[in-house]
Amino acid sequence: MSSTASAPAKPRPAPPRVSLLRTRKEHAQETAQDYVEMIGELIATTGEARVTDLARRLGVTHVTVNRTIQRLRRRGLVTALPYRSIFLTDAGRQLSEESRFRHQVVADFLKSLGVPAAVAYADAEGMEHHVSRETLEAFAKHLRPGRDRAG
Amino acid sequence: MSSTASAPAKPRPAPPRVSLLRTRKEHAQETAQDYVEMIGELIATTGEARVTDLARRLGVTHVTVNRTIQRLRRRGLVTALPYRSIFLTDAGRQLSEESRFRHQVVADFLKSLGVPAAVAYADAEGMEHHVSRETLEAFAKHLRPGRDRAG
DNA sequence: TCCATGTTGTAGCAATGGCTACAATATATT
DNA sequence: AATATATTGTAGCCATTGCTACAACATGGA
Repeated sequence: MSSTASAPAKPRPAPPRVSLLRTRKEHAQETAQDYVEMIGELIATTGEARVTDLARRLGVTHVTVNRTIQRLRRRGLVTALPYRSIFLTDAGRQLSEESRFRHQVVADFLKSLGVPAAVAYADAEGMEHHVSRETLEAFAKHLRPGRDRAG
Repeated sequence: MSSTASAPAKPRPAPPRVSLLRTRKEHAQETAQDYVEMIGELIATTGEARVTDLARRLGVTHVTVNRTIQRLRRRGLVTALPYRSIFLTDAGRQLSEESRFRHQVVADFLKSLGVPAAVAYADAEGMEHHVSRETLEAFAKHLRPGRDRAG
């Protein structure tokens, strides 16, 4: 219990730094965000979101997409009927828009630093999930220094 | 539901954007980096890296750490004997230092934007894996702007 | 209508990464 | 030395997320 653990000549420091790694739940949330963001984009762009299109866009097989959609359905983020296209619920649409916003802010910020657009977009895709509110606000402020904050 | 549900003609756009999601291999690489970085830190700080300390730092059980260490061993990043502490191979040490460097640059950059230190460090932990060479260089340049101008 | 083709769904394999429970080993204390 | 405690290892569970192979469905064209 106490930190007087033992070790002959070795101290037992080990300051617990709470989860450097993404937890299970966090990772599931990232996946959900990627999916709903893409679904929203497909609907906005082409009028509908189909399993095959999602698979192409996400770079995975339709099987993986199918299974993930079932999970999102259970989580109340999408509605989907067999052999039909996928729709966002209100919650799904909200998450989709939030993700899209974060993605855009991060990408714009990177571009403002001189990072090429394509690279900025690609990096932002990964980074957006790890950017805290504070950091996102710092990015937004850097983009438009005259304004107060980003909602 | 939506009137545009079934595609009447052939709006099959779907520009393949190659993997928005992290691939399997990429994710394994991130885990490896987190582990070797932490192992390097523990060795530098306390003289050795033990399974239990790693578990505490990473916020997982010793079982998870143990299994991951075996994978890192197979990948040639660490050496480990039963009931003994863990050592980095040359490759592991190199990866550890690279990760630490990236982590530091990202954290310093965020701090330079006014993000509180603790938040900067936490965000950097997740972001470092998604920062391309170009973006990292943009961060570094932002940190020391006079470097390439004076010649 | 029937068939070809494309799309979607299902079955089942593998690897990762989390866990609990328990066994084995190492170390410290008595 | 014996024992108590801490550390490490093993067995086996579950969920996620990738895959291939195959089955079922939908739709357009002959």
